[in-house]
Amino acid sequence: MAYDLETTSEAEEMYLITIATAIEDGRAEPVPVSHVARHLDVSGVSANQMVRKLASRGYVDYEPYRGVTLTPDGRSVAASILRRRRLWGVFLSERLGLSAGRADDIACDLEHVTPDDVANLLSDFLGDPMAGPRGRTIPSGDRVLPASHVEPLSHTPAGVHRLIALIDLPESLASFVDEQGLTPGAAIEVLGVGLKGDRLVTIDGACLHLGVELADGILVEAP
Amino acid sequence: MAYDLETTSEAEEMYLITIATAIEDGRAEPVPVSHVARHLDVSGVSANQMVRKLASRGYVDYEPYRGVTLTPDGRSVAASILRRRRLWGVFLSERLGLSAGRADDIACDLEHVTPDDVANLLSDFLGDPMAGPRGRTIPSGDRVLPASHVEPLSHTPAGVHRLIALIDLPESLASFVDEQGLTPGAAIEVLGVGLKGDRLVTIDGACLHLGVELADGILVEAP
DNA sequence: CGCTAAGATAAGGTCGACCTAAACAAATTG
DNA sequence: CAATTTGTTTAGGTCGACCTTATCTTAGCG
Repeated sequence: MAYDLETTSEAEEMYLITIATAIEDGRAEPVPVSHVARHLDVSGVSANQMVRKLASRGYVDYEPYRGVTLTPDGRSVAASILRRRRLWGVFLSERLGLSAGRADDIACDLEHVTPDDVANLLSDFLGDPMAGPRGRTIPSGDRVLPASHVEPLSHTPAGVHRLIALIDLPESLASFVDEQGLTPGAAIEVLGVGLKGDRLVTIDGACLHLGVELADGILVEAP
Repeated sequence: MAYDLETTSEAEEMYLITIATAIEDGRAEPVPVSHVARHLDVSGVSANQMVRKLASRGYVDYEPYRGVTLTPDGRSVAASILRRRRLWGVFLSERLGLSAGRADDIACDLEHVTPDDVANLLSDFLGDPMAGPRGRTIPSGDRVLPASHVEPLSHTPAGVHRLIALIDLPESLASFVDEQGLTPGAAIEVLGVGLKGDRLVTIDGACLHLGVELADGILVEAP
């Protein structure tokens, strides 16, 4: 199986960037394949297949039963795609007036068909913005993933104060969390940590008990 | 075979717009399937298959051994895609500084992932341009294909003066034609029409004899 | 330490968009 | 009008990215 070493398909790119954003979101490496599968809404089997393919192409390191990490090559590809996505996101939201959510959705399609040099011109045109419409950092042209200071709430110790950075949850759970006032920018304090990683937090005086599933999808600023 | 009536795949869209631009370019309807196959660089069999599929979905009328025409539905879809392509073309060339050719290539990918409402916002942003980077008219938001006054040189009678509108030829032939000074905007006179549709033309005093293949790919302004 | 649940793998299937080879029908044209 | 060229159809195949079902293997738990 001799692969075309220079090219990545759209599907491969989607896998690479979900791994990259998981890392960006402060999740421990290696990233579980199940996390990737959930995020891309594909079966575990499919994710496994693809991960093995990416490993064979040198974009990820795959340790069965543990998860995947990006190789330098994989990082570089992911950085480039995330850069394109976020630049388009800025254009669509700032210049065309789309909502951040919509902009992100469309940027997700545009990113796969935008060569690097066009991304650079776009960056120029936009005045080299630093962050995408959702506040995530835009990788610079050097194809290096920016370090982030975000971590899942499920990793945050008790007793500390944090700002919510972003919510990374399926729609059904996200809306609940949103209703509780847990939105990006909100300040919370972690009152307690449960046995299974659940968290007791307070926000605006109110108390909330969040199961691991939820706590894992709530990313907070990690100073 | 119950199809999703609302959606067109990227491949289907490519077929629809090559048929549409053939019509735009003043080619006689119905457009031969072989013309479509050549343009998309696929085999005749594949083009045939797809054309039948498009017919079954109501986007084209297909008369075997004659060719395809767009139905009103097909026209509407094609107009929408061509609008998106040309708007992106204007953005890429005028705002980002890409060459018309490059802009067109990239726009060809962007067009398939741009919803109509985003195209409208883009049009707005660009000041509602009338023409794409290669001079072709941008369909308006009403999903109607603009009429064009262009025809293949192979349809032009002897004795008339014409301006070259655009060249629609595979790379190998295009470069030859270009070397002869046959570029968009150039003025020619048709001196004679050969038996097989070949043309004898004069440009800047020089005389050129163009076979049908060439004459068919040279589009001139038809007043 | 053994068991269960999570994760891995194997096997086989679907779907869309292509392809070639070969047989065949229609149109053009000498 | 018969021959050639052009276009059509059938049959069978490939490839990528998915899927399900079923059988492992391993890690983490009590």
